[in-house]
Amino acid sequence: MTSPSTREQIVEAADRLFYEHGYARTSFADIAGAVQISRGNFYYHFKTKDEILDAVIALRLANTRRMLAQWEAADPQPAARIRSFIHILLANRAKIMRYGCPVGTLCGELAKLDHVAQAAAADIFTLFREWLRGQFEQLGHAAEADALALHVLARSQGVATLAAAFHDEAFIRREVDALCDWLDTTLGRA
Amino acid sequence: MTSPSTREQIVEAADRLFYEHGYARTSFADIAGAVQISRGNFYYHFKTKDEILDAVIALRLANTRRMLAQWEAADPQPAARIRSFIHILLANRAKIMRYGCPVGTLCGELAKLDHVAQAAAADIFTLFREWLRGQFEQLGHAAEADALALHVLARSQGVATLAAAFHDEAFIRREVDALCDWLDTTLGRA
DNA sequence: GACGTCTTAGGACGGATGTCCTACTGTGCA
DNA sequence: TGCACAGTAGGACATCCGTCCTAAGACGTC
Repeated sequence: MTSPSTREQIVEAADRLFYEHGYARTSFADIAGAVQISRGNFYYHFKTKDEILDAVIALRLANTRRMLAQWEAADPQPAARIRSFIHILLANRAKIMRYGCPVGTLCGELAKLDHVAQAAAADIFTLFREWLRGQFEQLGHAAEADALALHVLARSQGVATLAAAFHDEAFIRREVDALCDWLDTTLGRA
Repeated sequence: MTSPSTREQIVEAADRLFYEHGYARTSFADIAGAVQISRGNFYYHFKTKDEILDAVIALRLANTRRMLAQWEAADPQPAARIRSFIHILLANRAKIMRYGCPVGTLCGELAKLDHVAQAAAADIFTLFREWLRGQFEQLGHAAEADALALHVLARSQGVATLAAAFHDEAFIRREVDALCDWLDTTLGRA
């Protein structure tokens, strides 16, 4: 068996570097340097760069699932859970203002590279989408649940993109408030 | 003087390739192939790749300015002009569903590359931002004009990002309608 | 026809990258 | 002690990239 420690270190470093510098621009040497490992040693753990990408996407899927489960456990009210999602923008504002949303930017990059893993990356979005849809269904909006879920996702993505372009924290706060207000209005009018 | 024809061909090909495959992944050879020009001949027109990027950004700025001026001339009503902006999402939906928004994805890529031209790319956003702000000011929303402009920009960016991830045209139409409804409501309540 | 200038073609160069091979180290087991 | 094997190190390799140089072509002017 592969030592879990080293392999996990590689995947976590790749996760961070793919986020901060992009997939294409992150080299084996970069990851090896971050983990303090010989570059050639890579081949033992991952045959190709695509395998690392697959592992990174799997890691992000797992982390996302864990986060959603935590929100599910922490608050019994679906509306509060949706607000937890919206507030990622504030919690991660420092990195978002520098690098944008990890999911959105990865999907965008892979789309331009016409990469096989494009669909896998979009699965992270699907995870959020279906979870949000579930919350809206619990709130009695079964018919429009998926559209509402996509709306929340889209608003968040837009905020992340512009926040990265303008490095504007006040803008994030304003849009987070606006999105929460929209949520109250939408749920209140039900 | 440099022949305008060849230089313009290079910049236009680079513009398209940077959009479809990204800046980092587009090589001199790619552009040369698209223009049917010797790779070495590039050096005569552009000393470095960054110079091409600067020219592409300048071209996009000029094209954007022209588009905004056309909307300005075509419709005397600011609200209709803002709707023109929102409807780019529909007009360009085929390319957006494959490659996302040209401005948003370029800014995102340059941010991750820590590229000098990052600010220049963001200027394209600023162009839209200030134009939208002007429209909202004419509509009597001087105090919130900038926030409203950023809101419209952000919503559009979010739609483009998710449309590219899910390749979903119905989603675009739904969100365009929602954004136009929001516009009517916001302006009506003034 | 000769000249000068703008433009182009083709290739050389050093460096970086993804991939792959082979030799070494350490550790658990017979 | 000796063996098997997971893990590591270091570098070879072919390829591609951005950059740069040099020679040749196109074309108007005298």
